[in-house]
Amino acid sequence: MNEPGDRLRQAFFPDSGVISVVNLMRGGRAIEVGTIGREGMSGASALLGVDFVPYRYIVQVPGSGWRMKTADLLEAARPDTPLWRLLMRYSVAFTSQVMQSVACAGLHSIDERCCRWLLTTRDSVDSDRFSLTHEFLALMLGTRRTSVSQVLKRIQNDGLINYRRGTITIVNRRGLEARACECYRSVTDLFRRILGEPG
Amino acid sequence: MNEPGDRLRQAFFPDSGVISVVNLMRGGRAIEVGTIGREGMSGASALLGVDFVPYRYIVQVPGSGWRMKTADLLEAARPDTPLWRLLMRYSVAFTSQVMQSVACAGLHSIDERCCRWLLTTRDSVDSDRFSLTHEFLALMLGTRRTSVSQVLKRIQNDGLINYRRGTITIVNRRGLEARACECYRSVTDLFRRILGEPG
DNA sequence: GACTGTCTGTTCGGTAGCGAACACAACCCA
DNA sequence: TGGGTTGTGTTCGCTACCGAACAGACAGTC
Repeated sequence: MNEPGDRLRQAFFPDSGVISVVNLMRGGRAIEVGTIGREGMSGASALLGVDFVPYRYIVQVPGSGWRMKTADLLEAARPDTPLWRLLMRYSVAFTSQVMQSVACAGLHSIDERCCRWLLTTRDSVDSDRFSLTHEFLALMLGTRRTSVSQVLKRIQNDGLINYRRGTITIVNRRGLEARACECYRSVTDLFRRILGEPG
Repeated sequence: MNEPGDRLRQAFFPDSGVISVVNLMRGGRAIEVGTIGREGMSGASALLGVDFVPYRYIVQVPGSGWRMKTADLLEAARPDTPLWRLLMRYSVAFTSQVMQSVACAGLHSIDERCCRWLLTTRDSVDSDRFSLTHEFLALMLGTRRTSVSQVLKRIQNDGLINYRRGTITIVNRRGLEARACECYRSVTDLFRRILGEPG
């Protein structure tokens, strides 16, 4: 979608898909630093007066959505309009999500983070089944593919998920929540609190 | 300074000191998710329409600064004024810093992150000597005190720093930069690029 | 001076996750 | 039907870091 260093020309509002913001490091390593689902948008920084893209945006789960040119966005969301206010609040929520992810990456096990990621994605696509390879999940978590394989296998053995070649199905959502780190709940609550998302 | 859940009443503009945004997790663990020095401020989210504090703000290095009431800030930085534009750009820069920290926490060694942290703090206080205990640095990095002690010792043996009981002195800044992870440079460059900070 | 609290040093076993290499399995298409 | 591509399983040794416990060293106070 967008590469680091690009000029910011468009904003995206995912509908059914999910966008990941990925940080590419020296040596080819990478890690997801933020997730954008139906509740959000990419390109909000244009409203804050910054017109370039510092990180890579990729499509995590294919789906539909809307896009608009940055210029049109600036036109549509003028300061002190309701839309502007909503998008400003979303920017704060997004930053909070990223802040939580710092702690998550630094303090939590791959097992916990794996469960968190599956739940977050589930909520975004609003379905218990979606496409996902171990390789891709490893990229998101900033870890090795084999670590993900081992973790997913354990989770599957415990009856929480089911996967086969590129597709994953959440079988026991409650169990997954119990196994995920606190970050899943924290971020969900924060978004609700900041955006007033109806329960 | 501010506790999570507090209402946001004041904004702070550090002059010589440094503020840390810390994420407190379940089980008493903690980790720094953002740093605010002379270039920045706390409480910018008030300008974005959010009036509560999701994370803990603590004084990392004591120093002077200015504070103002949220209401006065909203008055002084109305949308589309030069000050507002500057603070908006700072918000984007801050978020980018946090995004970098996700990758840093997830992918880099304590040794590298330690060096990065020392350099960042050095830049904020604009001095090669400042107060710092191993305990505090461990809190910032989200790790154990003994890990920090071991790392600092190695760095000292290599002639890059000097410390004694609560005070640290950077002896070889270049060497420290070479040893730090790429995040130090990335964030410095990003801030310069977004805020146009004069070299 | 002795006392106390804070700060730092060191050790030991344990384990999560890394890096690399290789084998197999499922799906796609010719 | 077979061959190539993409996805998953498994192994091995290795290292960074954790958790816990304890010992010493410095600084302020009475």
